[in-house]
Amino acid sequence: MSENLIGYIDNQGNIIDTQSAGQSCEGRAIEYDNSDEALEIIRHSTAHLMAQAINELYTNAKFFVGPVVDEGFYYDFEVDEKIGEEDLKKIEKKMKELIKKKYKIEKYEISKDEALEKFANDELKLAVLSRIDDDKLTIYKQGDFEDLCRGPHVPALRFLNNFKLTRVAGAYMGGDENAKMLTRIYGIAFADKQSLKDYMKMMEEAKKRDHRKIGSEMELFMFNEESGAGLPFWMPKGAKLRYKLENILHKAHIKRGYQPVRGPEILKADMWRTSGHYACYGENMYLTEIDGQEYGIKPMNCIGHIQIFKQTSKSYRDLPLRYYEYGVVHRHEKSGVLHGLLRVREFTQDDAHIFCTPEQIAPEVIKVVEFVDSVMKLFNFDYTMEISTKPEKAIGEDEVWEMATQGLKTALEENNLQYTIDEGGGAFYGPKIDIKITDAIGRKWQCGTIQVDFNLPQRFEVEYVAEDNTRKQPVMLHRAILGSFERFIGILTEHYAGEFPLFIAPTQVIIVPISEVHNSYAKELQAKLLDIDIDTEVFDKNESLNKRIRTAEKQRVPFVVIVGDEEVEKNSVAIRDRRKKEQYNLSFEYFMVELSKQLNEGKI
RNA sequence: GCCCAUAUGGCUCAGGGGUAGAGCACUUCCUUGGUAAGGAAGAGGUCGUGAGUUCAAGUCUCACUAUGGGCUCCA
Repeated sequence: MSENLIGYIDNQGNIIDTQSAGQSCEGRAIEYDNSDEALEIIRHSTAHLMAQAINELYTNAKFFVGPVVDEGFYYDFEVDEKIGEEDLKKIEKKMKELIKKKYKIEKYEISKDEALEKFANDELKLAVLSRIDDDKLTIYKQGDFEDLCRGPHVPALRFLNNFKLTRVAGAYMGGDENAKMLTRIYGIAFADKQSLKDYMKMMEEAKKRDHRKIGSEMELFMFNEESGAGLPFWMPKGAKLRYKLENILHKAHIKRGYQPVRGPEILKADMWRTSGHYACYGENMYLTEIDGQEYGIKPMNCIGHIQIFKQTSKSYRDLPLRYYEYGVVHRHEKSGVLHGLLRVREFTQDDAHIFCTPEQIAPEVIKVVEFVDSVMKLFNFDYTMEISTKPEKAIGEDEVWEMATQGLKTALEENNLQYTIDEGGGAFYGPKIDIKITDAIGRKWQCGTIQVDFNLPQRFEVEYVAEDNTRKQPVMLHRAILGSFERFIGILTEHYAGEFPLFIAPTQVIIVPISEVHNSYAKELQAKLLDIDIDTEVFDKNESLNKRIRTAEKQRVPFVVIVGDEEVEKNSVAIRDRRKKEQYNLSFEYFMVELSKQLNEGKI
């Protein structure tokens, strides 16, 4: 047996650890390295080692589950003491001590009855046992510490040297909000020290991209304690960025046959009763009273669009009818989930509702998917798609749900688009396709969405006149491409680390005059650039040239141009180009051509 | 909402029971400079809010507010 053997993969792809394999095992060997399989074993064992350390350090420690997850591992447990960030070091130290004791990790089998008896005083383990059907259970033992576990584990503690406990958190037992809260510690482990170092470095780099940090550095947006949580303010730079994005999207919508509309921010509660929002989404709504009548601030824009559709009679010739709105919505998100711009209580959706016939669903869904793709490509985003099915709180017949869900799947499958399924994750009125983008530190956020809805048209008696002169009900597709400007700009900020492409950059050019006598030339250029929709700043403060160049370079703008005697004379500019990372001179005329070219890259 | 942590000038942070500190930013003056920090002076904080302990509270206690990390991934 090799020194570095920590397990096998059998022909079904299962990982078998050395304890389970015994003397003889066919199957591919898993060596101690950073392969996915090896890391799974290493991290799982590190979670156990952590549990052993916690068990020695704290009184009455009881353990729930300690799985390997996408990024490392965690263990959920309960102790009498409070555990904070500071305690992680203490636990890490204990873990290192335990490794030195060179325990073997051994495995033995017991029956479920034996297990129930063994863990009779441990309610957490009993909870774990209650979720297991098998009668044959296994225990892993290292030193005095034993834990119910199905493995796999490394054969000895010496394989667990490179780990780091990353955070403490509370976690509901089994993820159930009604269950009790346990303490969870997350950690990460690798096969070698350098990989761990690299990982920690990467996390640090990611933090530098955090949109909240860059957002305040660049003065894009802010929050204000006195005004309330989750309510973003857009500062001038951020507002500029945002309106540029809005303008790009406006044109893209018009080009694709959408028409702008706008509904009120607040509607009578009865309207929300009819829609089902009051019953299914009421917890997230802000309600108020006007002249003795109850009103609800809109959490979605669909109801407004339905009223507009119904205002004039519609024919089948009008379908598919596409209404879009940058709709401001308010939602009462739980205080604990608010997160910078990525989860707020007031935000603007790039929302649209497509009224169409059932036959038009598939082609319309495809069109939206293509729209999404062109926006994602514009910003070089990787994204994933997920189909969400009927949730617990929902309106409408199962049959209708089934049909709509199938429609979405077919549309994606016919175009060979990959997707995953989120059972029960749909909106209350229909199934949906969600488009998810990953943030700087690997968290996935829902951005765009496409939802099929047979229910609201029925509830609001939405109709059109069909070819045969009968009245029929259209289907509604709810869709958003960015999702919300807030979240999208948050992710965009992390994606570009604040160095936005020229077509949305808040300030696109900074002009640095060499001395005071060149200020008028700089202002002249500024005016001409504004004529072609380029936002500029002139850095003409009473500071040294070097200082002003340095400050300009730190602003994350696409171009810094320097102008002095030579430029004034030749009507040119000396350019520091962020994209090319070099300096060169251009005639001002040609510079404007180049800028227009880069502005055009934003067209979709 | 729940668990843990954090809260000091616009920003980043130091201080840790005895009457507030630094750097950057800001203001004024000198300097008018050809490619990443020229110099000098100055202004700015009831240390998140409210209670409590104490002769004395940014500093200790509690509550609230806000912020941060989590709360699907099944021995």
